[in-house]
Amino acid sequence: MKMSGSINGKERIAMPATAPAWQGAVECDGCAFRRFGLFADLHAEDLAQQPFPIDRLSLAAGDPLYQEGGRARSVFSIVGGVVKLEKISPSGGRRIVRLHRSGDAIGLEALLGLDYEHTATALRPMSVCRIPSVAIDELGHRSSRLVKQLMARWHQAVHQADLCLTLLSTGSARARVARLLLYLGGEGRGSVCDGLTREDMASLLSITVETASRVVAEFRRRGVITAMGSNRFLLATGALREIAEN
Amino acid sequence: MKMSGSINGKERIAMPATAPAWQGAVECDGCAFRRFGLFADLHAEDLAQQPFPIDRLSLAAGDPLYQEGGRARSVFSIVGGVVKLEKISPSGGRRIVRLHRSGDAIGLEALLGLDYEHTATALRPMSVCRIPSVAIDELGHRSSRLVKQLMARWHQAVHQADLCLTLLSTGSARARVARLLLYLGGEGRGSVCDGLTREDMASLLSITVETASRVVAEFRRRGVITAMGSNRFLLATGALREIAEN
DNA sequence: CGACCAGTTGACGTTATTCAAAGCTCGTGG
DNA sequence: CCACGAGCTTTGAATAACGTCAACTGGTCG
Repeated sequence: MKMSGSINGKERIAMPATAPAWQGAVECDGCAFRRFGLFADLHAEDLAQQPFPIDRLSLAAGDPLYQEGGRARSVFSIVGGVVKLEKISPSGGRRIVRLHRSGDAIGLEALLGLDYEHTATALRPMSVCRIPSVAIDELGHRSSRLVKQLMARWHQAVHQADLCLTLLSTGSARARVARLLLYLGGEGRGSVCDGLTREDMASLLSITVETASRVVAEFRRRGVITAMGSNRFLLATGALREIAEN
Repeated sequence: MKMSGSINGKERIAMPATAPAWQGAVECDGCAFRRFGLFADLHAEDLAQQPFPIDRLSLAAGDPLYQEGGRARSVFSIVGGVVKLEKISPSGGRRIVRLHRSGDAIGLEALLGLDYEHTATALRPMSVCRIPSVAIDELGHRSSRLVKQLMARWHQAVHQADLCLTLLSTGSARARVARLLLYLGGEGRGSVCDGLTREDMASLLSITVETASRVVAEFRRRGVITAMGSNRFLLATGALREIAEN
């Protein structure tokens, strides 16, 4: 029931060899996933003669689907099961940033020609459809640049969400505040952070207003930040970066 | 420097009346934001004669842009400044789930005909372009259903990210574990949660393996969950929901 | 059988929350 | 102009929550 077969560290990545239930074009009619309609248009294109056809993979619990930093060539559509998306946090540790389930698509960054931003791993035995990004590119081609621009914006939203989780919701209160200040002030010299109330900080960092205040006060005493008007601070980025690593 | 003018609670929502620098179609050539190219295609459509033209709004710190639950009719493209996105958490409190800055687009759910999922508020004096979703719908029309399906998937990713933040990264360790179990097991009777190691829990919830273990042990002693094989638990959803509220 | 890994448990230290009370700042109205 | 009050910030002391370190358990696999 635990990890199955050859999984132990980072050896096996899902490839056509990973025991796909079907090879080649998957029959989407009759598929429970069909109702979502993602592939309807794809099939109109007669995808079967593409170099990388759509196929379905069966994964055991613990099987990796793709890895952070790897070249993203496929989008995955989850037919059944649960996937965890992990990201290496600035502190070096791994952080699960979210879970995805049936009906979700993951690895969408493939459509933008980016690298995978997470390591995706099956949490249970599961089933996914792998859709090569070229298959969708073909369609995106006929539509305007706008479509790609829109997807880029969506991606940015997801990216910001991940940042908030890895940067601002982990580590000690001091580390979180430091990261927030750096994030808002920019990393350069003479960077200032402006406009944040203690309440905003608290709400962003999952801490209380009091601790936020205490940490800011401590930073000021230590000279790590310097007040310049109401809630406007000059940052000593070097020292802050130090603190940011928990 | 704090909140400006009439802002006090939830009175004013950015409407054409909110002191837009331009009325009507914005000149995107010569705009710093132009390089992102979002509007290039839109202008080819001769948008000026649309019922709701694109225009630019100037906001003061604290000004609301849109509110959670409101009908989403416009996407906003941030030209300068910082916006906070807040969400009402299950505990009733407000949680800032992320920040967005120049170049980001927010309120993308408008393209899917949904309600706004957050309350968006300016953190500093700022400038945004408001793009009525109908303007983009027009384009999405010419492309296939696939485009909308893709956007729906992107949206789902963002949604999951928000859930992880509001459900799994706030409140006491007990509340987080309870919410995670409910989230994975479903809310129905006889629901089971399966496949999570203590390490996964810890990584998801920003707690340590030991606390995760302790909380699970406590839940078992209390009869709130019942072990059914390795890392497989039957949930007493009623009691768990109780605990989930911090 | 022994090594290993995930889970458990305890004792202890640290950190953050809680509750309460001041201090500050700024706009309002006398 | 000054006093006043509202809202935000700061600070303190007591408490509860969580993390850390370390030992121990039970199952799995070679």
